[in-house]
Amino acid sequence: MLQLQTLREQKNAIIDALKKRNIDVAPMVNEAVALDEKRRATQTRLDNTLAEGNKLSKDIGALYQNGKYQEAEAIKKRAGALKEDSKALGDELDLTTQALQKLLYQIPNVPHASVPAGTSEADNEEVFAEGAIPKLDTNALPHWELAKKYDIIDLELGVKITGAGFPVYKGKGARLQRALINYFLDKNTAAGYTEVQVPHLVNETSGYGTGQLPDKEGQMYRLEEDNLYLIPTGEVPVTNIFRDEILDADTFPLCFTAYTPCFRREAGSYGADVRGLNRLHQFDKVEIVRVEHPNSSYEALEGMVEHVKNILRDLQLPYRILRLCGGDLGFTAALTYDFEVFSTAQDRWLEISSVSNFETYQTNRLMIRYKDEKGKSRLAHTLNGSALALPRVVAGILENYQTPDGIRIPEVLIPYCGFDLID
RNA sequence: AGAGAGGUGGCCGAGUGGUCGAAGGCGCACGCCUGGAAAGUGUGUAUACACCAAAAGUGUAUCGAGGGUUCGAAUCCCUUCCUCUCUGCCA
Repeated sequence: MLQLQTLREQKNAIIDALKKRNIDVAPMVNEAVALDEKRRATQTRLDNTLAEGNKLSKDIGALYQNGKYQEAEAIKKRAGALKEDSKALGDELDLTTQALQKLLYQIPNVPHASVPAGTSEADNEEVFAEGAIPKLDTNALPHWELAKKYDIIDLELGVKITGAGFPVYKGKGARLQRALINYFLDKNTAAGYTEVQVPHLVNETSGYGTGQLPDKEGQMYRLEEDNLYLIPTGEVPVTNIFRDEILDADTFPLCFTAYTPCFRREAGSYGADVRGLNRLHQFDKVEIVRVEHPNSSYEALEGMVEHVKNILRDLQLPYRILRLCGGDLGFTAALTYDFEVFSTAQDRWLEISSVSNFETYQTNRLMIRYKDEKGKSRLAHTLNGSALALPRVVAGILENYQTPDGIRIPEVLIPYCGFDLID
């Protein structure tokens, strides 16, 4: 969430900048500032009341020790009255703070200056493209047909076991998945990211920390009995590693990578978008996460983009990079680059990675701070990206690498797969 | 899952109703001492919020979390989470 101090000091600039998201936050921001004023005033009154009460209590203690019981009793009455007051003020403070908090949860991050205006994905700005789009046979198949033809991914079997969107990978299909995970982790660790294995279930606090709650409440699977959530992305457990930490400024950058399955309810999705591997309830992803000094976070973002580019070059997949427009930008992000692979058989682009800088939006909730030169605590910046999400990479490989003899395996993956053709 | 013990500052650890944000130690920072280091020695060393233009300073809250009793709670009561030991179960 946004920082209150910034909201107070740069109210109009924030309202203006958020217009890029095609929303008018002026009413919310004004209310937040008003609530904050009320909160501070109430806090001051409460503190003063408590201070007086504390002083009286000390006096009572002293009087008792000196045997002046009658005087003590008289003061007790006054202290009792003060207690009533502080209770009322405390309740008021709680209500105000909660209302303010709720409001702040509803205001999205301020888009970076470079974020283009726009209302939908059609307005995203292509900033880079690379890789030749292969010329396929006229009877080239989409990946879901290929998956069936070579019996490597079984969607119906997943329906039997669980439901739609939970595929079963078989034989070389399963091996390809494992190869990709290992390859991605190797690439990421070689680039300086430390590999971590994290829980796939998180508690409510973690969900709030990275911003999935309350914004995406309905998109996560929840275990009612234990009040835990299945992670929608590795970002949640990995970023929460640093929740409530004050870091030394010289420990930056902190770079982590993790493979996790991801679970998404995808309520509201339908149509051609969800065919085959295009959209699943469970999928695998290797994530990269960075905690950065504010001065270097945008440099880090560019570095992450370069890193993902390298992976796609290795895989020799045609891809493009989009700078998301205000209308398509995620709730918590300040700037996001999406990577899309061209799916030749479907004749469409598939999102396979999303690399974002969240600036202090997450760390303000997570309380991830560092000490600056003056010894003051400041919020760090967080960034993350997929490197990479598996299903659509698999879709891209199956479709773009298909030949009449079978599906070729990208050169870099052959050592990981142990075969060079799916036939 | 059952029985018992326990959760105190960066770490260890004292504290069972009043002057306790919390003894003592370790660690860390700065200084003295030293040719240099060790030892020794002195000072400092939590976080959040509020007041203040800001610094200094002051106030409030925080002893796992939440609630209660009391003029006053680290200390008493309730709820809850977690850790350890034993038993059970299991990969």
